[in-house]
Amino acid sequence: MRATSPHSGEALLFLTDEQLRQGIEAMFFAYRGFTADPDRILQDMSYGRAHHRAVHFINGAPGTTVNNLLDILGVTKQSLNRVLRTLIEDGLVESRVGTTDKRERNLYLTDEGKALERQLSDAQRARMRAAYRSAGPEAVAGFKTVLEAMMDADMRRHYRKLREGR
Amino acid sequence: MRATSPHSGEALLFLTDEQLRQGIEAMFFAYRGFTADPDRILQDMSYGRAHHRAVHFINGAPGTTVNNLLDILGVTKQSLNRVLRTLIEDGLVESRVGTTDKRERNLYLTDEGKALERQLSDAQRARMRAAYRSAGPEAVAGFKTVLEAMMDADMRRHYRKLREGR
DNA sequence: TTGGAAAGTCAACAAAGCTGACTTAAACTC
DNA sequence: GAGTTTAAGTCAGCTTTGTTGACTTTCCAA
Repeated sequence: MRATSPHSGEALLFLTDEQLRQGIEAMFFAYRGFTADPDRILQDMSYGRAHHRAVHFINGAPGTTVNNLLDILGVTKQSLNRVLRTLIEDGLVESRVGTTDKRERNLYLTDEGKALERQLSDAQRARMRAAYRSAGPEAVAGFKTVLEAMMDADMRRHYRKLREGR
Repeated sequence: MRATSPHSGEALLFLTDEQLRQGIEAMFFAYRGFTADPDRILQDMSYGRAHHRAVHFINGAPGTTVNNLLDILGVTKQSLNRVLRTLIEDGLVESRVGTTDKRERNLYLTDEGKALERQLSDAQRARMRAAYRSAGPEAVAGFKTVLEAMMDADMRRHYRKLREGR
């Protein structure tokens, strides 16, 4: 039995179950590569992937609030708080009381925080750059199109917003 | 200052740090979507994402050994063993002593295991299919090209081997 | 035939998620 | 101005999934 409907022609060959399965496995293996380099750097320090994510998004949107970060990262307050607390204690992140709304905390990377972010993102970008270069611009465009279509609507909103903000 | 080397023309615009950063964030947000549906199904049962991965790859390569699975999943023996033990106890996976080498265990999904695999992969494929359909075949080709280039060499080997085996 | 290597298992621990209940302070609303 | 809502942060306790190290069984080769 064919995976797609019986009348689907050659034009939809890329939608067969086998093709989809390949895509699933590609995502799995590629994500491992994607995180491998920063993970390696982090394992010597007392930080993990969660710290990387926090540092990444604070760097990309300096002054962001805790609530906004929670929304982007999709974790619970306690989970983020544990990570944020260590980063603040270690002087990588600065938390300033909001100017307009004093309940909020605006988060910034310190110089030390920026140095770590740079180290991690350099490693991650190097792999990304190599992949992009070997695949070529058209493949990269397709790559982004499919990834964007794969996101939940909420995440797509965040993704686009971050893109605009720069 | 330009991100790439000064003499890189328009043809390499897709290699700027900003473009790479977008790709990094796209991977992050998309991976969340990618795992969201199976995760939702699993949270009601007493299983997690690790069980899904084991079931997925046993299904794709019936009779595989524990060692091979360790290599594919990239986790430690104990991490896999815990997962495998519950799956075997619950009758989703069968572990048969190897015929040629009795140190090995060959792993198979039982009918019940196959049913769970089907349920999870149906959900994951549905999202994948929607993303593929909206992006179109050329984008899908580019998507796979970039993902494959992003893998570690070891993982790319596994990826291709699994593809051949079917 | 024995001694090392390989496959698998077990115990104990660490990182990073989660829930739920609670406090504090500021902002909003009526 | 009193009462409610919101943002942030804390505490306690749990789950999943990763880790290392020690152990048994089996195989193979010197």
